[in-house]
Amino acid sequence: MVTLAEVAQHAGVSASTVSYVLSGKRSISAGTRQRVERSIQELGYHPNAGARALASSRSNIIALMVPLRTDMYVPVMMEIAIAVATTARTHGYDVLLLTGEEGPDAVRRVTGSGLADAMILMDVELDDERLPLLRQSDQPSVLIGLPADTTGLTCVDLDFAATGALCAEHLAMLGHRDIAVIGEAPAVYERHTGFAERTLDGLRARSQELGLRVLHRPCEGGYDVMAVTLSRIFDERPSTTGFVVQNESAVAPLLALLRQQGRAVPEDVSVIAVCPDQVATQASVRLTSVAIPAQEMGRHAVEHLVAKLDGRGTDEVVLLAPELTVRASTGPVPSPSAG
Amino acid sequence: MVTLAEVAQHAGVSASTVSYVLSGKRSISAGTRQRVERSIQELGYHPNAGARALASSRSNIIALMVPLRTDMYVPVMMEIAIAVATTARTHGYDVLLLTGEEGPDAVRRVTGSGLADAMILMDVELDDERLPLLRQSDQPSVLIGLPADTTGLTCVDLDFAATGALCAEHLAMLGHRDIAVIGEAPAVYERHTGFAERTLDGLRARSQELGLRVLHRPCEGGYDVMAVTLSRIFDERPSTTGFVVQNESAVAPLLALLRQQGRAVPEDVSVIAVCPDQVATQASVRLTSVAIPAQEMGRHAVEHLVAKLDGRGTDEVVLLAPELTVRASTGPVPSPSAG
DNA sequence: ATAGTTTGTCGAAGCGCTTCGACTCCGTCG
DNA sequence: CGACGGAGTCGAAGCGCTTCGACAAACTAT
Repeated sequence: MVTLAEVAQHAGVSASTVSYVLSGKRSISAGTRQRVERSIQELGYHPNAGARALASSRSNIIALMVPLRTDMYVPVMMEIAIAVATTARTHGYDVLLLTGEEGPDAVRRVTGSGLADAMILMDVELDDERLPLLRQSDQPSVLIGLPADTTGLTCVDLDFAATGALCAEHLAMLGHRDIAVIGEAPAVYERHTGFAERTLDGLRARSQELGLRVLHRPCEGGYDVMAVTLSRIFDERPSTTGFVVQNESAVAPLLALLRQQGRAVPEDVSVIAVCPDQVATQASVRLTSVAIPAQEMGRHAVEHLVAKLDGRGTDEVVLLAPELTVRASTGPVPSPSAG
Repeated sequence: MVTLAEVAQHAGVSASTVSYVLSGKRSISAGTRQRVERSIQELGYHPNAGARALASSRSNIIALMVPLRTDMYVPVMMEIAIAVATTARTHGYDVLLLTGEEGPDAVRRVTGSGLADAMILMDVELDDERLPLLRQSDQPSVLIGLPADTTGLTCVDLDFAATGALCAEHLAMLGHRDIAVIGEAPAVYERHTGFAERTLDGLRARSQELGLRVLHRPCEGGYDVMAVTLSRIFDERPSTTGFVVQNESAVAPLLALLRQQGRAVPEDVSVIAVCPDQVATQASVRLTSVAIPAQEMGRHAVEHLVAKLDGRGTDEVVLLAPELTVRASTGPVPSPSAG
């Protein structure tokens, strides 16, 4: 293993000079710099991460805590994780992958050991037990998600309330009056991750303003469960003509069941999904949808963190504006004669 | 930040004694151990990762290189990644998340800097350019996947050839004679990741022995593409009664299209999927499937790596035996009278 | 020309930990 | 009873890097 000292000797300079060439923290003459850089090349030198971390108290690692559960939005999680890793690299950071399993202990461990310089937390619950630790730690962190109390925290998330409102507006504009929300699995609501409730709140508030009637049904993924849910919805309110689906794994079943019942999309009923674009475009009907900006959230989180680490950052809550893309699953409400 | 020295002082012992309490590498009297452990508790001591890495030349980090592409099997990738992280923790290791983006450079960087003690590579191509580096490095590594030349490498993967064979056997046993394989997207074959070809090879070989005729069609996910693919298959060979699907995002479209064409599953056609159980059970028909043992692969990879790091490991190729679960999507070939 | 500033380089002091050899104290064996 | 070995502890020497202060040389401003 090649060390700094060997590079220094090979280039005929002192170790500190090599270090300064590497870090650029002091000016170095062009000649010296070139000699050092050549030596680094020739010897195939790579700075030792541990030594660097010890001497500088900076590991150049960002910890990313992903949920252990894989009961929802897996592709979104993955996309965020990859965006985080990619963005981090462009800023010279690596990413440490932590699972939610360890819970608050992971936060303590990472903060205490200096393993990472900063943390990104996904799947944040409304009253997450990791938050007190983050607040009292001097380590920068960013949450992807929105807890109940955001004081002293930085958060990035899609504006789910606005997402819900947007869906209501689109359906209202098309003349729908009775709509149903196919929500996440009950477990998601019980866990109080917040985003599902926020969507619903936003949708309900706007619906009231616009005179829409809303039926909300949590729903696990899968065909059978969806079948039961759907028939209950039509039993209870046969006049339902609009659906908002916030559960990837309910999308395909819903469309299949509607077709099976002879309800055409978008002629008889309209469907909006809150899901990644890929799901929206690969469904049997190209779905009008609000995309979940996974990449943007991951990128944003890292960049905020890097800014903080450079002493530039501030605590703030960033809610990304939702965008509704109209595709082929929504249309004007059917005229009564056609019903 | 609390240091070893402070713990030592607090406990009234030397620094080295504390170190030995922590590592267990030398015997310590029960009394001393307890005093040290109490001090650690009281002071809230966490060993500094950098210092540890520097002094011991061990980072206790395993690097995991995941594919950047998210065009296939995302949930499987995620499940593997989580299994890796979870298993690594039980052995005292953390996981560094690398994306395929950097390619071979990432291998050099990580190996050279001592950032990680070992590597796990996913999405290995048949003739992967990272392999020479791994062979010449003295760092242990495990591949999840199977390259063309495995000399000097350790690999873990599902036995996809056996998977293909298993599917053929099941369909043959039920009396099917003409079967079609809905493969991965063409890009997957062009990339030569191997698993798709291996499945096909295994299936073809066994099919020949059993007298099955096989039609293979690569297919991107999505409804529209699937519709075209399916109609071509039935045009070309109307007698097709069995399907093997190796593409998660083709499963739902295939089932929907079959139903739409009035072909009942499993009465008219049988469908086997190679996919995670969750996909198989959430489809409109509970699918007979061969599961992809994502967790097991991740766990296995880590455990092999840990064994190597402890000087116990060997280079070997582990192909996990596929298991076919019969559900409701396969049945006896329809009698000619019913056709 | 002289003082003051900037530029480029070096030496040395750690960063917090592991680990090796040395030492002491006991119990044990011949 | 002295030599021996194991158990338990300590001191000190690094691991490879960053960074601070010092210093010489080369400018700039008066």
